[in-house]
Amino acid sequence: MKNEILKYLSKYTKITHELESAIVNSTFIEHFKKGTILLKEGDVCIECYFILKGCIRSYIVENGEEKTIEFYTEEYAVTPSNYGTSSPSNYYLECIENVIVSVGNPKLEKETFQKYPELESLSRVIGEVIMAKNQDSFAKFKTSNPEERYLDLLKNRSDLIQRVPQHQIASYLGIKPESLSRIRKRILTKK
Amino acid sequence: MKNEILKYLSKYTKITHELESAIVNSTFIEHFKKGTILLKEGDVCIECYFILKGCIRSYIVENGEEKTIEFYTEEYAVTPSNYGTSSPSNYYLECIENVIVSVGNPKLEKETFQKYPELESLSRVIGEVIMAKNQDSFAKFKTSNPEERYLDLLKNRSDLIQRVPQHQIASYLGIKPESLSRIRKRILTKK
DNA sequence: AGATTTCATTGACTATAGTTAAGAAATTAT
DNA sequence: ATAATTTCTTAACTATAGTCAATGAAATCT
Repeated sequence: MKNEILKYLSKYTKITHELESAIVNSTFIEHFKKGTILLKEGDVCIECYFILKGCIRSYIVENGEEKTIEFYTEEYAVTPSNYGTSSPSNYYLECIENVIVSVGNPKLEKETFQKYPELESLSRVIGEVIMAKNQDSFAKFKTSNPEERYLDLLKNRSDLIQRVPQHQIASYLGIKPESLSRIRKRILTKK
Repeated sequence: MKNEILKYLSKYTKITHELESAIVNSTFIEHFKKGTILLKEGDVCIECYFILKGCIRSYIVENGEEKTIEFYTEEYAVTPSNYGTSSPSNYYLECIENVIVSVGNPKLEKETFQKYPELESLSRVIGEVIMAKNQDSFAKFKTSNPEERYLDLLKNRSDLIQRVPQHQIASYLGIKPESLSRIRKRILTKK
């Protein structure tokens, strides 16, 4: 399981044996059951996760309504926006499936980066790549309408449609469940 | 002008004199006139900018229509999503005011980071902070409607309303100019 | 200064999303 | 297995955004 991370990292750079053990020692693996809340709004849970198996959902609660921000699945890194700071989270993290993650924390991370600067460098590079992806998906979201967003999801993350309840998909697309239901119908009749 | 960057960076860590000159030497200042296109869709212009004065807009063109993704103003870092890679940009960067920027490039950056690992570390930390902010604004965008988005803009970046043409604001909010016009009217009559 | 272009507002109309409520289908609990 | 709960769909109605067209205002060009 652990070598999933190494596989992921080695997309970016050659991982020597020394680095390999450094990485393995700076993280540990945990299992969480479906339904587990990893982080609550207002909390300062200082951990980050690399998903090996399963799905984690981030959401906020607004007038008693859950609004899904993101679905993290295999090979996604979940870095809570308060990670490494002492400020409280403004969203929840929930395992919506049984989950296996590799866990990191700032203390271990810091020690590792001091010993292996090339890992900090790698971390920065990967951070930039993820940021670029984030920017792209924000741009795509902004410049499309709900129907287009749903079609895009079907095309690019169709697994989500299978593994996630539809009302959560709806809020992820920024619409109400009833609207998503209608959009799906519309698409069917169009074809 | 140049010490604006130092001021910005020193929010995160103490900048020693040695680092100070390292930073100053790894960037240079440029002026661009209003209307200058810094980056075209498809291009691989490999530079990043820290805005000292003025406003840069990123946008894409879809069926002949410009859709604004972001407005970068003073103290914003513009890191094109293809920065450091060789992949073509999927958006444009345009100076919508006369602009003074501090320019960086990957080559100089790499050299500097090798000499001063603490700068790479700083860069990673700042990157994480920016990423967290990006995530927050994406979340806010997703979970609000056009009127709320406009009110939020009024509250948090009211300077933009003054300095940017309204139809660009509209596309930034993900709506048509006519709709923004109506939203503004609606807000006025509500008050 | 005058002409040209761009921009913002408004109106009429259409399309789509939100709201509320009801019922069916699927899932979960006992 | 049955009951309880949650999820999805549908319908009627409302609110809001998109579209198209026209007009006046503002900015830009020469």
